[in-house]
Amino acid sequence: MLPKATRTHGYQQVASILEAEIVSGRLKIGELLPIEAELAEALGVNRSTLREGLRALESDGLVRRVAAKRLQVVAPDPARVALTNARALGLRGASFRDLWEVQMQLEHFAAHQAAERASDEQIAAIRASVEELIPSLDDDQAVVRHDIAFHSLVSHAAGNAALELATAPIGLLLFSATQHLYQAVPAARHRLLAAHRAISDAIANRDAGLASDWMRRHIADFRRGYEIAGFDIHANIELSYSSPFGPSSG
Amino acid sequence: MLPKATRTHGYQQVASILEAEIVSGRLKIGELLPIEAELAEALGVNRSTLREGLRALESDGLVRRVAAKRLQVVAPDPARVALTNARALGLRGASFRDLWEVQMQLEHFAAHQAAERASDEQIAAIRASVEELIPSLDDDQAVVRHDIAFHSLVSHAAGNAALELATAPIGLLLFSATQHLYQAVPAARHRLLAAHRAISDAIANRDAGLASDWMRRHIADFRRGYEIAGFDIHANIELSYSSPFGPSSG
DNA sequence: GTTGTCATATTGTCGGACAATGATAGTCTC
DNA sequence: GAGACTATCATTGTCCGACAATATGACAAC
Repeated sequence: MLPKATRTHGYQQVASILEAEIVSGRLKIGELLPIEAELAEALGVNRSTLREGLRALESDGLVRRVAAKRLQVVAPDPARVALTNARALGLRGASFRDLWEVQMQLEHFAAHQAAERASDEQIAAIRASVEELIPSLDDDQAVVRHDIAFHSLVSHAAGNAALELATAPIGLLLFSATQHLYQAVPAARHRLLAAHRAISDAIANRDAGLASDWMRRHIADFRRGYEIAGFDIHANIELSYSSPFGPSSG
Repeated sequence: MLPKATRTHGYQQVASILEAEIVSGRLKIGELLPIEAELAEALGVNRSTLREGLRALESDGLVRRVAAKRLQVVAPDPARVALTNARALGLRGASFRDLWEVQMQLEHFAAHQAAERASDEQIAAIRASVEELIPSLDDDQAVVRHDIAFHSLVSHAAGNAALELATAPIGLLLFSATQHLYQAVPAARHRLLAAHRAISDAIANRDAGLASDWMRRHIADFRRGYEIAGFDIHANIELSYSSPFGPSSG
């Protein structure tokens, strides 16, 4: 019974080593990596092998190509992470009920914290988001986009990275699953607008309790709409696919 | 303002295409991918380029090497995803307070749901986890490992994939941050054992309210211990590093 | 000082090669 | 005929060398 020699390949070691360097802080965020030829020599592997390892890091969002073709160490972009998580949830067969339950636990808290902590710019962004919805209230796609953006802004305004990371993929999945809800339930879009406006106002007025209450009702109402539209609460939710590779401009 | 010509490279297209195939379900979970030579030819790229794309997919947890050296489509392993998220949270500077706040919202709910939905096997596993802790209560590392495992088991028993995904990275970070807490606060380990036992019993008795209450107190107590130990609630939490590449036996 | 041109550096991609190793078929023994 | 053993094959992981495309920086022209 030898130690089972977990066959760990070169490219895995490359990724593992660089990842450890980044997580441990020896490679700092923003730092530029050496050119591939140097890195390969330093790690004692061929450039091809090195590149395979780099692809893994890039996919994890730990490095990215930057202007001068060089690789830069970066902190994972929340939007990317959210997309990855949403995909994972979709593939693991999360149901509307699963997602909604978690959302019910988190969103009202996000609204509460946003009311207490949001900066003036963040409040302005939230208000602007609501205002922008009004002219395109008839466009289902636009409503969904706004819905995702609004809740994302509120979570962000709560000033809690963990909260933001937890809510983002759920919002992404849940709201994109409502693309065809607004035809079945015409009143939904107006109720959504009213709720978002109320939440927005409460946050702007620093009324955490009111913001929290409105959000709670809003999420509860969201589920009712989903059920009224005749969708199955227990069916798996699939991520309706939107362009996976943004320029990642964060 | 021209369309910004997003230079998308070959290996990115490879990853993107295969990812879309998997997410859309055209490539089903468990299916084996063709050999690299065939895939490369089918996609019109060199094997080197293909492999770089595959590394990205592998890193995303969408495929893995399986027995016959072949690549198999898999649903992302929750443990892997949790580790990725924990790393992202650490690098984005999440504080103990951030993590704790979210945990406070989710863990009591997890206990509640576990009491209602856990299978007999899951209840047995939770009980066993608590029992196993007793003989090694003096070993700080073992306490931390148990702590992570226990909360993970409870979340899993709640039968909600989204809840599990949201809580796992937070537990990973929070509990691994307590490695040096038990020396500063000797009573902590006994309070932890008592709480876990009470939660375990409540779940076994299907008493959702009691399980939820105990968990709430347990998490609140956890924070008190952290503060009493003199740790800074607002300091960034770093992921103490543990072997990133498990055999991923899930 | 701005613009255009050139040399240089670096990446992305290709093709080929080979050792290691797991899978497979075929052979031998009973 | 069943099972153990062996030789063959297929496939991956890794290396090497090469080249076009392109961004950078230096330099010349205006």
